[in-house]
Amino acid sequence: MELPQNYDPKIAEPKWQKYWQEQKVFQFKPKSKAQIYSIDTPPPYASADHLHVGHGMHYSQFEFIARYKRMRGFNVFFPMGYDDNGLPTERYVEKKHNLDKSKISRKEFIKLCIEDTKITGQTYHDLFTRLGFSIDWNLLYHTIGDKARRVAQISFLDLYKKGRLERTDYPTMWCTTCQTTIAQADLGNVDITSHFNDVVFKCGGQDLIISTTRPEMLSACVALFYHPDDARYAQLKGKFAAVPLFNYEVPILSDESVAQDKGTGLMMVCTFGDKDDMEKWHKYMLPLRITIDEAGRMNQLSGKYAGKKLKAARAEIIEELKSVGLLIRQQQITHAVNTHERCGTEIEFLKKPQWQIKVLDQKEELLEIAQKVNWYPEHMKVRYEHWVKNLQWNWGISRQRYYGVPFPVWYCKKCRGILLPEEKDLPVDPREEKFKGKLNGKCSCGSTEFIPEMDVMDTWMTSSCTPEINADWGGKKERKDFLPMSLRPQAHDIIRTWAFYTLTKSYFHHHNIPWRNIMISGHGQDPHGQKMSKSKSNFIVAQDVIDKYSADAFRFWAASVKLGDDLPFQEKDVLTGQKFATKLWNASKLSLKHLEGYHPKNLNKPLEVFDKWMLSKLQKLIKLSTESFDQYEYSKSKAEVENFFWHVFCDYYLEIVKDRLYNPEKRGVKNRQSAQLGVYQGLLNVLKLMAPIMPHITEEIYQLYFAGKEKKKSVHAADWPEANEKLIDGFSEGVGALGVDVISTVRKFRSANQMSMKDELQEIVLVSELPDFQKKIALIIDDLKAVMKVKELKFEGETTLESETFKIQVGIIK
RNA sequence: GGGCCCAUAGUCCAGCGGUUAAGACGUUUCGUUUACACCGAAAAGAUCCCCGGUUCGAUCCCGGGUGGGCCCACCA
Repeated sequence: MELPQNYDPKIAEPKWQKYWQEQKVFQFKPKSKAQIYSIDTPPPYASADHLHVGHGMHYSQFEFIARYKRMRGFNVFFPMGYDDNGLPTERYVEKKHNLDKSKISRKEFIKLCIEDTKITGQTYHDLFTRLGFSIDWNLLYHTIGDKARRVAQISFLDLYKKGRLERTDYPTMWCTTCQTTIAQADLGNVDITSHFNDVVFKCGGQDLIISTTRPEMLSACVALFYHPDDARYAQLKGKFAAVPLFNYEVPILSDESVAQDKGTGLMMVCTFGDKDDMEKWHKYMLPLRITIDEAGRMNQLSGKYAGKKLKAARAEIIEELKSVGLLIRQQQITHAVNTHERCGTEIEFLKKPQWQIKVLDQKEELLEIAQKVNWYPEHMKVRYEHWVKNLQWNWGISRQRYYGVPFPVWYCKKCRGILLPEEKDLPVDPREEKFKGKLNGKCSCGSTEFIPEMDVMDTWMTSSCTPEINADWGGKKERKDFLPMSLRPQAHDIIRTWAFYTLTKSYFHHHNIPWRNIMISGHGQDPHGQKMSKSKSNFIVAQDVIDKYSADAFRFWAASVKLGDDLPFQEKDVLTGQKFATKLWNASKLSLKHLEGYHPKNLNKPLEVFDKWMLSKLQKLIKLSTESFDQYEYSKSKAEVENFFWHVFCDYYLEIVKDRLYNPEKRGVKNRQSAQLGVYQGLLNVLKLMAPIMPHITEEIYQLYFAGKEKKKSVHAADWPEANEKLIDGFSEGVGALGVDVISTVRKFRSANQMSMKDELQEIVLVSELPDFQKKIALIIDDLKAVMKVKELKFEGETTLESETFKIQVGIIK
């Protein structure tokens, strides 16, 4: 058949995307008996206008797997979710509308959040569609949606029942910008230059020097500490020291944890400068002097500094200490401080009642459960282990925010009891609804006056339940036996959050792994290997690249890096993908033209050697590609298929069989059919092997011819190729290699002599020491003569060129 | 300070205990060949980061450096 001259992805890609949806090619079939392959798709934060090429790369990498598994016959469960609850969304909305939560009502704010997440949802839908993602959109969920809220609340109730939850007012990390408690996993850190300030505390007549980076915390000081073995300070035992500027006395105590060589070996403990302060405060039952408020301002305890921001207060306090001679030295230092990763604000510590999930007592179990998951690449597991081993805090899940899943909790005004709803009533919003419960809306103490929990849950509280959301936990359509899922795909930056939290939840809820396999992608970077960010203006929008080239070309680029490795964005690699698609189109034009009326059954003679040569290589390719995909090494498969198609199938095979295809009267009908079989098998299998990476162009060609032969509605619903061991043929590969060597040498000769490839050569004389050389060449002599455009091929005579295996002589017809 | 990953032509990368170290982009030369100039043919371009060790043999394995990326910790 004749194909159109050109392939236009701008028309073809949307066409097939529409076709796939209409034909429900990607639909999960709940009643199917086929084995399920389920993917715990990362729900992107609904907090961006555009996705950059790095996102597109990461998402493409597991999309390859989805398509591969579908062709392998699995009933693929490939959902999409939008993570549109919680702080990331709130921050996005705050920035976009230039507001902060204290200046807007909860209701108005939530309304804005809902509006904006709708827009981003549409943006994502469009992008994923344009990328050719084989998502079953029926499975879409929103983490702010009813289903996800129900699951998060069931999770809460279950954890409560299992004793994994506690509500305490033990000091926690606090972000003064976002004005909420945060968890250890939300921390980032940044190196800052600061000063060690040597400050004088008075003890009797004695000057005690304390080195501190945070003099603004002086008013929060509750004790001084030294090491019990430190002879310099032993005589201070039991004494009190006066806090400079604020003039109140604090006890001087000793503790093993004090480093004698740090600063002056004498330290102050404040409520609270850091985690260490907290521990000493707790251990020695020290008084509480909280001197900052939620917004990071000094409070009344700081006297005249009240109302000042921490940094301003620090500068003023330093000045005043200097002026009264109590600051005797300043030393510049660089040190890392913890920040809230999302906004970059240095963290503080406040004492707030909050819910937390106890994880510190289960480190061993959480390490163990991770062993049962297959990690791809394996070394990413180390990052998880490292994180778990170094955990310092339980997982605080309360956020003093608006837009998130509410806690399913009321508190009894009278007895202070905790009131939880029944599972059947979930999801609930205690801020809006009355408590129902088992006792007709009464507390067990008889009271009917309740206070709702006003906080919302950490966004990870929901997203850590994506397997359960996909399983519709507690819902009418709950998929029993759905867990563990088959695959968790994600990038490496959220191992400590998403992977960790999901494993934790799954262990606590089900004592099981959440998924059998986890594949971890690297990051797409800018062309210079730098992380992409809007502030650095090196942000390359995925949609732009797709518009300029095609989704297939973009995916081709995304498939060019090993799983887990970072990849600089190189536009030329996208262009290479585009060229590959064109080449595939052109090779198909030739191939399909010659497959008209072709039936494999017509052939009742052995295949020609060059056909066997190509088919043998093809079988090996199929094997390798399959093994690679099974190990989530799509890049290896892509590279090998690319190489085979271009350099074996096009550069040699198609050139070799052209003569047989065009001239059956001269070369014989059977020999033409042998070539047809090769072309059919070669092209079909290349299409299939490439289909997961370049779904559109392969579909276009498949539909033009093969769909009718194979009776499948899509190449993506077709069977993945299986290697035929019988076609693996060492002898033919050897003879073919010999032939390729001859062809290549003659091409060199032409090139060296500035000859056109079509100029006919009179004679080539081959001379070789190889055993059976003549016999072997005889098997392919007609193909050789045709492809080399040479009249006579002989085996003796004078030589003018050399290769390792033979010598040839060439004469030219003019 | 600890950990993980990486180091191969100008660039991006593949690979492997013995290879003429693969491919792509770029460069140079040639070629309007009936699938394709988004092409074909050919050429040039690599101390395979450095130093040791194991081995008959190392780019590949081991140890130690150096450089880069990432993660974690330090934060009185």
